[in-house]
Amino acid sequence: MANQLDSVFSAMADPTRRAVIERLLDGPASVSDLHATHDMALPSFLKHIRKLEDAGLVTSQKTGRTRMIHIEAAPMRAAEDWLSRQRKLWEGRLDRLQALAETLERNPQ
Amino acid sequence: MANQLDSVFSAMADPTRRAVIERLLDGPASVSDLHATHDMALPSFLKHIRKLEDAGLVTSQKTGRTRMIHIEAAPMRAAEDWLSRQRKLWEGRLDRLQALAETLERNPQ
DNA sequence: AAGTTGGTTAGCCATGTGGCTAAGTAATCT
DNA sequence: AGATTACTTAGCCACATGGCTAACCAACTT
Repeated sequence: MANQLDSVFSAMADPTRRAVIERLLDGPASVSDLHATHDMALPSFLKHIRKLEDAGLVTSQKTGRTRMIHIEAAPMRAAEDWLSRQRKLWEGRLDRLQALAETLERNPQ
Repeated sequence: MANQLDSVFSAMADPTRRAVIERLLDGPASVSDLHATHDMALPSFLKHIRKLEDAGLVTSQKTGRTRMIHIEAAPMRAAEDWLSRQRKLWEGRLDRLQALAETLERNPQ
C-alpha cells in the first residue's frame, strides 16, 4: 500500500504524465497518438509511459506494431482517498479550534 | 500551478513525508518531536522537512534553538482537486459507457 | 564554565529522473 | 522487395533523491 502511494504520487509529479492521464480518461490511445501532442523524443516519452505503467495507473497492449494504452483508475483513487482523509482530519481540527475559540469568547479566562 | 502540483505530488511520494503530514494535522510540532518517530539521521530527516517546506505544505518558525513546523493545507487541497476532477471525468465516462451498453442491449444492431 | 540539547552545514554514496541521440526490430504499406 | 511506420533498446547527460557520517553553531541547563 505504502509502495503504491509512493509510486502513484511520484508518477503524478510530472506535467507530461498528468497530461497523458487526462487524455486517457477520454479513452484508450496509441503511444503515437499520445506522443503527438508532446514535444519530446519518443524514447523519452516512453519512459513516462513506463513510469505510469509501473505505478499501475495505465496498462498497455501491443497489437501488431501498435501499443494501445488504457487507464486504470483504482490507484489514482487510492491517492485521492489519502489526500481526502487528511483534508477531513484538518477540517475536523479547524472545527474544534473554532468551537474552542467561541467558547473562550463566551468565557474569557 | 503546474509547478505546484509537481512539487506537492513529489513531496507526497515518500512515506516519511506523508507520516510527517499526518502528524502535523494534529497540530504543530518541533523538528525533534517529528524526528523522534523516524529511524534515520537528523540531517536526512531535515531534508524531508525542507522538501515539504519547498512544496508549500509546511512552514517553519525558529524560536531560540527550536524549530516548530506547521501544516499548510491549501497545496494538498490543490492536489486532491486535480485527482478529484480526473475521477469525475472517469466516472462520467463510465456512466456514458453504461448507458450505451444498455441502449445496445435493448436495440441489438 | 562545562555539558547537553536542538538544529545546521558539508560532503559522501548509489540510484533515480527527465531529457537527448543513435541504432535496431517488427509490422505494415506500396 | 523496398520503403515507411511504430515502437524498442542502449547509452549519454546533469541534476535530484533518500539515505549516511562528521563537524559545527546556537541555545539552554547545571
